[in-house]
Amino acid sequence: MGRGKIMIERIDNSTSRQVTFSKRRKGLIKKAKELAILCDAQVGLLIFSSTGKLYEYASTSMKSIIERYNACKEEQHHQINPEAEVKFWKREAEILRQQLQILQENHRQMMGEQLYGLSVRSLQDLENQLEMSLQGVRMKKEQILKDEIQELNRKGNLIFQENVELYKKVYGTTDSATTSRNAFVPLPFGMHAGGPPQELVQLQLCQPEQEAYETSDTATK
Amino acid sequence: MGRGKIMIERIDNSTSRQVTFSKRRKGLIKKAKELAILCDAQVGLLIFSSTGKLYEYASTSMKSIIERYNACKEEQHHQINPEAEVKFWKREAEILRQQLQILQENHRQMMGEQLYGLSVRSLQDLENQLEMSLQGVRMKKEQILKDEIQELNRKGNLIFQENVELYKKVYGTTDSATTSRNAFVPLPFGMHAGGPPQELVQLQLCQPEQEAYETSDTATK
DNA sequence: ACCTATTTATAACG
DNA sequence: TCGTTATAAATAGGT
Repeated sequence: MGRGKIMIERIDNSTSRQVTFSKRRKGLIKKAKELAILCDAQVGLLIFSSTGKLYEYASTSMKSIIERYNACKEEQHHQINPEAEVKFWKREAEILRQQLQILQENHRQMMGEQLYGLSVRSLQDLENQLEMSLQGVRMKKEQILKDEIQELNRKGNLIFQENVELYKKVYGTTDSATTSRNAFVPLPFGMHAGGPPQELVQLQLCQPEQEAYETSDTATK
Repeated sequence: MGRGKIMIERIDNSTSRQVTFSKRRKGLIKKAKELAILCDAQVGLLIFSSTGKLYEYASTSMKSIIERYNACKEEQHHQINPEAEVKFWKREAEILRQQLQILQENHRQMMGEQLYGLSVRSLQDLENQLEMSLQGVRMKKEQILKDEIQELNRKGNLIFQENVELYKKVYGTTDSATTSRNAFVPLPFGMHAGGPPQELVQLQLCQPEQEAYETSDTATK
C-alpha cells in the first residue's frame, strides 16, 4: 500500500518503525471510528507503543466498553475473584521469566560462554550463525567506512577545485602562465606539473584487519 | 475505496450494514495485527456488533492489555490500589518485560540484524565479540572431537589388548610360541611382526573444515 | 462468496 | 512531524 510492498514483520530500523507506527496508528484509529459509525458498532481500541505510550480510541467510553467486555467474559467464566488476579500476574511473571531465561542462555552461548553440554552439531550451528553475524557486521562497518571515505573524497575534490579557481584568480588564466609554469609561478597543493590529476585526493579503504588474522593463521600451517 | 465513494455515516440498509461490518471488521483486525507486528506494539481491539456480538483482537492477552490500560489510568488518578500484591506483580512483569526487550535487541544485533544506527565503534566491538565467541565455540567443538577420538583410541586399544590375550590363549603363552612367531602362527589384526606397536590404532583430528575456506580465500590474494 | 473498478492507505523519500 | 507521490491494499457495489 505504498511505493513498495513490505513484509509484515518487525521493522528493524527504529526511525522508520516510529514513522510507520505513527501513520498506521492514525489509519487504524480512523478505520475503527468509521466502523463504529457505519455499522453502529461499539468499538474500543488500545495501543501501547514499544516505548510504553498509550493511544486509545473508544466509540463510547473505554470504561463502558471494558465493562461490557468483562461482562461477556464473566458469562463464560465466573466472577473475577480477587485471588485470580494475583494468580494471573504471577503466571505472567513466570512466563516472562522463562522467556528471559531461555534468551539469556541463548545469549550466553552466542557470547561463547556456557557451551557445556552442547552437541557438536549445535556448536557447528552456533559457529555458522556467528560467522553469518560477523559477516553482516563487517559488511555494515565497511559500508559506513566506504560512505565516509566517499564523502571525504567529494569534499576534498570540491576544495581542490576551489583551490584551482583561486589559483587562477591570483596568477591569471592566460596561456602564458601555463607555458612559463616551470619558472617562478607556484602550483596549488595537489596539482602536478603534467596538468590536472585524473584522480584528485583519493582515499582508499584497505582490507579489514581480518587480513592479519587470516595471514598469520595460514602461516602456522 | 470501492466502486463508489461513501459518506461516513450510519448505513441505513441493514443488509449492507451487516456486509460492510463483516468486511471492515476483518480489515480492521488485520491492520491491528500488522501494527502490532510491524511496530512492536501491544494492541487490543474490542468490537461489539449492533446485535451485541463480541469480536476481539489482542496482540498479547486482552487481560494484560486492559490491566496495563488500567495501570496507565491509575497513574493519572493516583488511585491507591488496596491490593499491594497485584501492584507488586504488575511491577515485576513490567521490569521483566523491559529486561526482555533490552536482551532481545542485543540478541538481534548479535545475530547480525538490526545494525542500523550503530556506530563504527559499536560495530567494531560487536565484531570483536563475535570473533571471540566464534573462537570459544570452535575450541569447544574441537575439544569435544578430540575427546571423542581419544576415547575411541582408548577403547580400540582395550579391544586390541583383549585380542592379544585371546590370541595367547588360543595359540599358547610359552616363549616357544614367541620365538617361532615367524613360522606358521597367525597374528592378530593390527599386530606387526616387529613386536607390539608403539601406537596402536591412532585416529587423528584433522584441521577443521574452515581450512578449505581459508585456503581459497588466501589464494585469491 | 467472488469479482473488479475505484477509493483509500501508506512506503519511500525529501 | 509534515508533504508528496507512486503503488499496494481495502472495499463498495454488483453477481
